[in-house]
Amino acid sequence: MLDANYDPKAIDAFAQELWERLGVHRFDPASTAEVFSIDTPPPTVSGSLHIGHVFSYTQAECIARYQRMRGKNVFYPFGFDGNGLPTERLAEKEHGVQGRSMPRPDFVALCLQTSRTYERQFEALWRRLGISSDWSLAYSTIDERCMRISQRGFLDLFRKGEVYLKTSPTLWDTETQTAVAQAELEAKEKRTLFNDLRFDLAGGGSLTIATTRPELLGACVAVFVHPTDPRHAALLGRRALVPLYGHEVPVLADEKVDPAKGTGCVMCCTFGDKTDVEWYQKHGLALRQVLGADGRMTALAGPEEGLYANQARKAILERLKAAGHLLASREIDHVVQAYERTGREIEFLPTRQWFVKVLDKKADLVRMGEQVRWFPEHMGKRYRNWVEGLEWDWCISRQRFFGVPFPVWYCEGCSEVRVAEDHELPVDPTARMPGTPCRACGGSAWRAERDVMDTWATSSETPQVNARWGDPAGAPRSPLPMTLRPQAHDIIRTWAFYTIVKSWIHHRQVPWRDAMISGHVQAPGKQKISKSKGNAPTDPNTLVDEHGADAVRYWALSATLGNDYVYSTEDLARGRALGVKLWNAARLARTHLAGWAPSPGDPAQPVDRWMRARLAAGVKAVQADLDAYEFGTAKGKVEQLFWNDLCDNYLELVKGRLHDTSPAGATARRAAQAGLFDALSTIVRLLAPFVPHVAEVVWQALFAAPLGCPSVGRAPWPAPPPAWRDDTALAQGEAALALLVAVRRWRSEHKLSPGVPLAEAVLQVGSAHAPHVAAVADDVRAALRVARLVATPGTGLAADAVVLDSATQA
RNA sequence: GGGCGUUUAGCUCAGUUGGUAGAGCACCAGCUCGACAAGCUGGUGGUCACUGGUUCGAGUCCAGUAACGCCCACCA
Repeated sequence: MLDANYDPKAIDAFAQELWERLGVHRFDPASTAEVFSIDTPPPTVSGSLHIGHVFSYTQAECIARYQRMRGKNVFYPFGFDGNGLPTERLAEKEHGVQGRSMPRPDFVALCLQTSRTYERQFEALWRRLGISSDWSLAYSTIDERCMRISQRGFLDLFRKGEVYLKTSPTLWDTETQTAVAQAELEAKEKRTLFNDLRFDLAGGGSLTIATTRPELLGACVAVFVHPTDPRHAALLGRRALVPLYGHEVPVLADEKVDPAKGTGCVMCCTFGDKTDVEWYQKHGLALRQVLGADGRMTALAGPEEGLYANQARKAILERLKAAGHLLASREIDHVVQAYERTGREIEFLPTRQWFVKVLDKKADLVRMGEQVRWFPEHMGKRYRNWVEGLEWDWCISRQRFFGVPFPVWYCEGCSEVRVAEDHELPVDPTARMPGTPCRACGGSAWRAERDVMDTWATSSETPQVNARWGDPAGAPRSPLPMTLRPQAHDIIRTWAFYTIVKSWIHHRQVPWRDAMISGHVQAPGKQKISKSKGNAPTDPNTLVDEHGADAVRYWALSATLGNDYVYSTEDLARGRALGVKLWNAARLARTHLAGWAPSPGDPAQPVDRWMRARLAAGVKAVQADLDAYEFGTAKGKVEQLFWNDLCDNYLELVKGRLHDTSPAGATARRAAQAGLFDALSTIVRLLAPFVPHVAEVVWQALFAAPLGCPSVGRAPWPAPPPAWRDDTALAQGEAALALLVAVRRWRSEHKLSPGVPLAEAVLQVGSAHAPHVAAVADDVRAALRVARLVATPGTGLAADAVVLDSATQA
């Protein structure tokens, strides 16, 4: 293959076919080697494969390749998150249907079909990029195994009393008409009217409240003032009449009122915001619901019944104005909570939901977070920050269709909760009813739970899915805790957090030892990538088409873990150039290694020892970086070792010997061949985690047979023998380079081609280099094409300086 | 308002325990020499955001300031 020109398409295809054929990336359940398991993020099957996926998956993948070469038994599954609302919305969009208005089994089937289609596209791209997953371990969060484990997780929570059913005001999205969790909220800036409304008091007088949500007036159940606000002290104990609606509400005091905001009087509605919910519970207030689950006003709202909240707002302001209760209106910008999936403002509706207890275990969860090793370290603080800011238990029920069902029925007679038995899982409770009567009342009529679980309730069990928790023995599985969780920082509050919650409740331990947190991709100019701005880079498939998998990987691996990184075509070009360079170096090596076999008898020359010393130091440094998940700096060090040390310097220095086929030069030539073999066979392995395709082809051409290792993907990570470490050789090599630079500079200044031979170069060398010149002189002369090299220790020169006095053209 | 991060060459980014600042790209000059012009050689270019402090010595440690970014809080 090396005879052809560098062709990424051919190289990618060759390497990928080989890996597949040899099963290089297989996890071996029978092996006794240490397991390195990776809790791969299952990407949401939402229809778009973008550069951000490529970025963070490649970063984790490079670690998988490295650990495999280190001899670990790498458990690297792939997962897809087909579950949940994103798939529902995609299916609705693609097929022009409404999940709510079609038979549920039909809609679920459509969702499954949709997610399968996209899963195949995802898998094809990951394979093209050389992602070394063991595809036989793949799962989808909606497949039978995940459903079973997800339901098993629920049963475990239920039996441990960690999950409860409660009817209470809940975060609610009116568009998808489901409860949502705190983690799914996002802040949204909004311009709105801040209105002063006059409330008359029973027995005379009035007070003024300020509100942005006048449409909730019908839901007003109290007016609050601050307990120490002297302006309103006289109001306490009085009763106010709600304008337009006429019902009386108490005037109460609470510390949470901000006297400086609005008029210092605030109405409490059920429910306008989180504070209303708190006051409702704390002060035992009445419930008056004017907003329905679909976002329309209820009959209690009066004339606005049937209108959406924003329409009702305008209408009621007109009525208030006409009635003389609207004293003032002014525009303000404020921030509201919205549901991240729809962008719609969140409402608080009293509904019946399943909750997982998290508020009672903040301290434990913080402790779990401290036991995980976060890379970079500061990501652990973001986790802690989120845990400490929790305000709601985790609502896991969704009033949707496509998801893991709750394994739950309710007794029609007494509302007793009946959960499924372990052996029944996975179960769709709507498909069949329990066969035994209710333990509480003896009734035998059951009602199935129709809600499905939050998608995170399933994806938080990925370590258990990978471990096949509770499943019968047989299939390959990873131990718990897993070794590594790679993910991006935006889902620390969801995926990482929920996974830790589950692991703590199920096993009282962390889900993984390490968490590797990647940053985001930015568009050129450090812009946030957004579809609306149209600044998203090219589709990843096109990038692979145009530049090859290794070039795309090279770009992703040029970042620093945890930092955002700008998408850059320069990196892609550089990645491709690296492939070309390796290709050409391999061709050169092939020429000079033809017919050569290792024979320990040939004494290495100083320059050979220098190369090996550089390799020894390089391997150690690269290893340290990769052990800490610092792929970017690791890659930089490998590149330097390859491009500068090997190609620019070592190869140039030994070319003279390599070309000398005379009997007199045979020993020196063989020493150079050995050096070249050691250097390239080491470096190609160091490059393999980063640019695996070209590395594999070079390995096949030069090293697979002599080293008895059929794929670079399973080649042992280089372990330079202690003898390679050689400080003297390092100093000698530096002296050689200093001489090279001095003469090259002279040539450049005299505009002479490096090919033009020189008769003589007279050099003054510093005292650090002086002792080493003789040792390297032959190689330096050959590399520089200088017939005679005269180097004398100069007086007053800096320790490592070299100065060229004169050189003569031959 | 709280937390975290970033700020180093024109651009994108490295700089491990404090010891005279680095890479790639771009730019300038030169080079087709026996792997490679997607290359090679040489070179230009930086008060390391700012202000103080510790130290013989600070890009690096400490305190503060500013700009930018992310997360959280903020619905009266």
